[in-house]
Amino acid sequence: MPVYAVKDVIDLDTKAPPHLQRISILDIKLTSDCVHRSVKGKVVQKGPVVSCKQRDCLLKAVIQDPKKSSASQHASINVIFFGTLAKDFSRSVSQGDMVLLAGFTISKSPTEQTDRLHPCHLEMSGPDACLSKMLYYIYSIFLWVSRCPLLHRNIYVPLNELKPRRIVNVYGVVTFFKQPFPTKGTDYCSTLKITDQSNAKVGCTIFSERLEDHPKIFRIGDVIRLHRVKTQMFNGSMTLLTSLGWSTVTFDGMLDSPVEPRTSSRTFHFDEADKRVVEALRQWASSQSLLASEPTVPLSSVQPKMYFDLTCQLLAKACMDSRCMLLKVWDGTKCEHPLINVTVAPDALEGEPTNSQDRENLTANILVYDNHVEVARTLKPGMFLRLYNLHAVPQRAPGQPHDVPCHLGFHLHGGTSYGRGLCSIPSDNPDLLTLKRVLESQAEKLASEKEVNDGTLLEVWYTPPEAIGKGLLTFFPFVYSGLTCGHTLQQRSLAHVKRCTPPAFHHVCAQVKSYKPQNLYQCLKLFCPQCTTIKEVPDDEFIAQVFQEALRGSCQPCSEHWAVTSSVDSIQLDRAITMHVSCDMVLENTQSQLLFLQGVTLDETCVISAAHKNVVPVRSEERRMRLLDLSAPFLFCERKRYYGCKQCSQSSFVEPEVSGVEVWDEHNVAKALGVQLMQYVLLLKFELEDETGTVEALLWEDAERFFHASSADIAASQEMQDKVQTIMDRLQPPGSSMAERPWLELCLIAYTVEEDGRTQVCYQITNTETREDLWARP
DNA sequence: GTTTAGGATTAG
Repeated sequence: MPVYAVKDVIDLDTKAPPHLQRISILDIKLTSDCVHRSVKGKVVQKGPVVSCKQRDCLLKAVIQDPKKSSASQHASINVIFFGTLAKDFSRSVSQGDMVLLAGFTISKSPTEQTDRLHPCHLEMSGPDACLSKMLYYIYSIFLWVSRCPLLHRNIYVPLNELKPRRIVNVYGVVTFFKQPFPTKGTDYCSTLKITDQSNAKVGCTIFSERLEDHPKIFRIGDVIRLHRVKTQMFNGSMTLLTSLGWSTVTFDGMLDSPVEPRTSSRTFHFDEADKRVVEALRQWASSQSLLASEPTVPLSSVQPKMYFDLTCQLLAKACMDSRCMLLKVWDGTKCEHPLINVTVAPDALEGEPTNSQDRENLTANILVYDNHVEVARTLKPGMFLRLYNLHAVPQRAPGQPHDVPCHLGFHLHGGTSYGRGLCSIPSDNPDLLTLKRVLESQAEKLASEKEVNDGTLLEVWYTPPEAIGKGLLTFFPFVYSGLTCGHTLQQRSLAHVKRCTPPAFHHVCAQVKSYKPQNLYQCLKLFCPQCTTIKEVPDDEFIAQVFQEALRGSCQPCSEHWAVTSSVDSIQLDRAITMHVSCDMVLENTQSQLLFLQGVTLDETCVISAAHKNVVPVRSEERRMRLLDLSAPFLFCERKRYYGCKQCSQSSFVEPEVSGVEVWDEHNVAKALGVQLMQYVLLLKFELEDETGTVEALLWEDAERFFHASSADIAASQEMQDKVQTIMDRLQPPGSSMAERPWLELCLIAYTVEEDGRTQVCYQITNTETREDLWARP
């Protein structure tokens, strides 16, 4: 589809491929170069699609230079669209739209004398017509359309100047808020109150059926921007209500934190002027002491019967009944009062057992009721949470003597009074800095007290993304050389397997009692074959942060003698987007080129790499090209992402060695860049059972064979992830009793691992494949 | 052109 619609006219400048150079309509001449050029203009005339013999059909339109009045003679130019492009244009574009064209050719206008327009006209042919003539680099898109061609700065109304029944844009500091809650209608509702330098307080009601469109407010003092909201008097006070086309962005309210817009929208506009408004509101809010010094109360200060806000990390959760969910959390501080422990069956608990935290009185058991269960269900162990208006309830077991100190339990009651609710907090939130530091030191303390049989490997399951890069988790090389399995061994009981001295192969027949991680996306890891480091695959939020950091420190386009560089400055984004291609590759087929992109966000990289094979995001350091921090993928290849090992890759960027490479894949890109490629691996831990006992066995090195799928494909494809889930659901049907589960024939290898001078016996499932009939959904 | 909500404790 060569027509690409954007929401805002700004996007015509920011979303266009970086290599396109803008040419003004006035500057167009017959001799102008039209390769890698784009033209922007407003559609002032749009004709019908008419059939023509040579090219099936055509459509004629006139576009006008956005900056020049129609009085200027050559500011308007005829554009002829041919074939499917004519039909697409007719369907997608209206008179008055602003468009950006690329991939056109320039000819002499035969109608110059009669229509008195530009002496040239532009011809646009679809890719089917003249693919060979076109040099489209990243996008195979020719036309960008903006349906809201009003190019004016947004006007923000001070809160004391609001008049009823208007559509307005406002900025404010949040003084009260509720997390979105379901209404009796079709939407969720967010209720908040905001204020600004005028000191007027205005209530806002936000309706949207999409939770992700609601403002991301985490604490009082956050700054919010609302676009296209409706003013309305209610009970004698001014209120704001969402209206058609409304949008919102929020910012942290702390004086020194970076001005990062929080939004689910991919196409919002934010510039220097906005940044200044946010900073002014922060300054004012701090002078008014609108931000309470600490947004939440640590567990160590909680007293019985208190209502308070808590910031914490989720350790584990369990469903109690349809209206109640248990969250086991900690914030690393020790409560003065003993905490109750709610025990549930281990297989009902999602997340790791909290035994070591329980022992130290660090685990808070929170019962979440009624309307809050919906949000609680979406939470994953490892996430950071904030709970609002949590109730510390002293609980005494029936019959317990009164001199026993009471235990504290925590209830998040139903309803939304006083802002009662909960939400997950992105791990880069500035309020989490202290919490993370405390948790880290507590985790170290607990780990040092841990016993051998606690299973060191399990530490990797729920490592939050930010732990990556600090403490890398390492597997020790396995010792089982010189053994082979020809599947001729006699089947043995699990008790027999446990009695044998490793290394040894065994054939067993067993059922799956449980497996970890229960969330299969967590079983994908990154593995360095060089140093055997294993780490989590970071989430998008974390990767986007790495890109943002690179943007902050990387203003000058880098200049490398080996690369051809083209750059576009975006005033709106306040940055330049730059593309580099190796001189040796510039004339090659664009699909096989290695493309270096600088000044792009993660989202932009994803859009570009969707249509391009090898995209390497880079930054500049004193005009020299550098890779981004290797916590982020170093290579984007269509939907696949590849990571490098921080320990084993060259620390400084080298000129890529491109000669002699026929086809670029992740292996030779990594090699050319001096990066040690990390492999995607699958890592699962099974608890196997037969009549004689249980054995914990890893599925790792032969996991791809087991699932008949490559880890890299699983990482890039939802379909493949579903396939793995299907197989697991067949091996251990959800909610099934042991009697209902299938028996599996497995080959196990027993081996020893040396760790801290201690020898541990481990088991791995090997040489085993699932049958093809397990792949399809039952 | 807009039903919902329009702050103001659950009661486990």
